[in-house]
Amino acid sequence: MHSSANVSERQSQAPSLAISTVIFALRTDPSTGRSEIWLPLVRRIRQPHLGKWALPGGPLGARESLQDAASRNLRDTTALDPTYLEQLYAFGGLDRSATQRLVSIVYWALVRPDQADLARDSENVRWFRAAEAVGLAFDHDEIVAYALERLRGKIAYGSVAFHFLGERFTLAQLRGVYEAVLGKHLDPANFRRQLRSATDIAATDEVLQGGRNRPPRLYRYTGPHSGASPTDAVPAAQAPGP
Amino acid sequence: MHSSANVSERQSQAPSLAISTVIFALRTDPSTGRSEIWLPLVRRIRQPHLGKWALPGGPLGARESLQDAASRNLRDTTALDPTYLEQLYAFGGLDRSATQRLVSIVYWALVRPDQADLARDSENVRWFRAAEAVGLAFDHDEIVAYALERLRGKIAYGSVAFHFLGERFTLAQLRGVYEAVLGKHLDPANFRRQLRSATDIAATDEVLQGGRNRPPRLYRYTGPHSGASPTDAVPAAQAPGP
DNA sequence: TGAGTTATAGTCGTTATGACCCTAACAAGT
DNA sequence: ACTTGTTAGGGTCATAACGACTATAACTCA
Repeated sequence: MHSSANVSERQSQAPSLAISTVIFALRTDPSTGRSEIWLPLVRRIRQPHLGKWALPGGPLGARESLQDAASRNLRDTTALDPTYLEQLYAFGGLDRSATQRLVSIVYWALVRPDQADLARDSENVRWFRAAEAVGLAFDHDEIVAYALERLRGKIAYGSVAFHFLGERFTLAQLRGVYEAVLGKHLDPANFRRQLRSATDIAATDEVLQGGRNRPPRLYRYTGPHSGASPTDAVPAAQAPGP
Repeated sequence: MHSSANVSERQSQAPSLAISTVIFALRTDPSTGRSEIWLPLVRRIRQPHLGKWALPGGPLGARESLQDAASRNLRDTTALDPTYLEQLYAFGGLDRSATQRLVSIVYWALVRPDQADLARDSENVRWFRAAEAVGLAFDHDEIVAYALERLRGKIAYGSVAFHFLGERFTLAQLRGVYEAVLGKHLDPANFRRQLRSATDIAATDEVLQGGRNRPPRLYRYTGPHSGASPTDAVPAAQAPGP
């Protein structure tokens, strides 16, 4: 491992390592009332791909874990803390960047809508609908597409959906998350039946007032609130050793 | 990204990047006739952890993709080509190695038993039962445990199991794979019913002669034979760009 | 010839799932 | 005050999947 290469050789041989993060949040379309998936992108202020939009990211600090670096991406970009953060994939193709050999370990995060509303666009940070995030720098189009695919796969039977919502939520809101992610209509009655039986949610004694219809009951998520869902068994945080 | 750090700073800051591979193969216990999961380990010939057993691995070459590096691990260790190769996880904890900051992108591979029988132990390469692969160097115990967990999760409804077997196989052999991975007994009749309906296997007109019971029919896998199963949608091979 | 073992087919009760219906509870308009 | 529209939340029914189990077929070995 510690080969006998000298400094200049290692300089040219060793691929650069960076951490990027796909940050998903839910926003409600004011006109239709439907939930949609959004994500923040940052404008490239250097070559290559100057001016294009790209995923938040940067080099890995010497004294931070992979997950910490991803959290830092999130804070730097949106000033938010994630409710869900998990490793997505390591991308290391030879031609990812024209200027250097670059390996990116990509994380994906979910943030709550109440937090996401606080995050404002700036000149170099802008939120996009996930479906409209195309034409990005590097291979980020493919990374976003893969992150969406993984999100769809995870929501099916994980506890991921709750991390899109606040602490208390109605079943209609939760169903909106599923519909936004899966892209199809779900029967309200069947949806209710499934959730009431399987997953770890509990009804509170409160209802949501102020709507123009029958006030829906508020529910609360009682399962693990950590980064990774229990269904997919990501190693606890960061494991030590090569 | 291209920070203004000079060469010596980058030398000390940039974490080393390595690729490791967990290689699983099936072997049949001669006494019980049951299938078991084995994997090859290599003996460390340097510090740290000199003399301990470790996963095959090494640095990432400047002109090879992540997947190519994993394939190379496999060839160098076992002289085998994988029938299945997929990225497992990137491990990057701060204290993985005492001597340096090391980030390892770990792949996992499946090889067929007919190939695995060819691979012989040498002084520095030895095959272990997966359950007995403990006390390894670095954090490799945890990596193996996680790979097994992922294997269990994938076999449930993927096409992974077939990659443990040769081109033609009996349903009992296939069931043996599932039982070895899941660690529990499966009803032969129900197992048959499930596979006949859902997955992509086809009966051949041959049977396996030579056993001491009724000769079982041979089946053939007709699905995709590539690295990643279609159910989990890993990005096609390697994607370019940071 | 019979005993033992595995292959393979079928049965039956339970459970999950999708499509559909009905009533409750509210706001807004008449 | 009453009607209407809309969503919340409870239920039914047929179908599909699943686990446990039984039965028969096909082979080897003693």
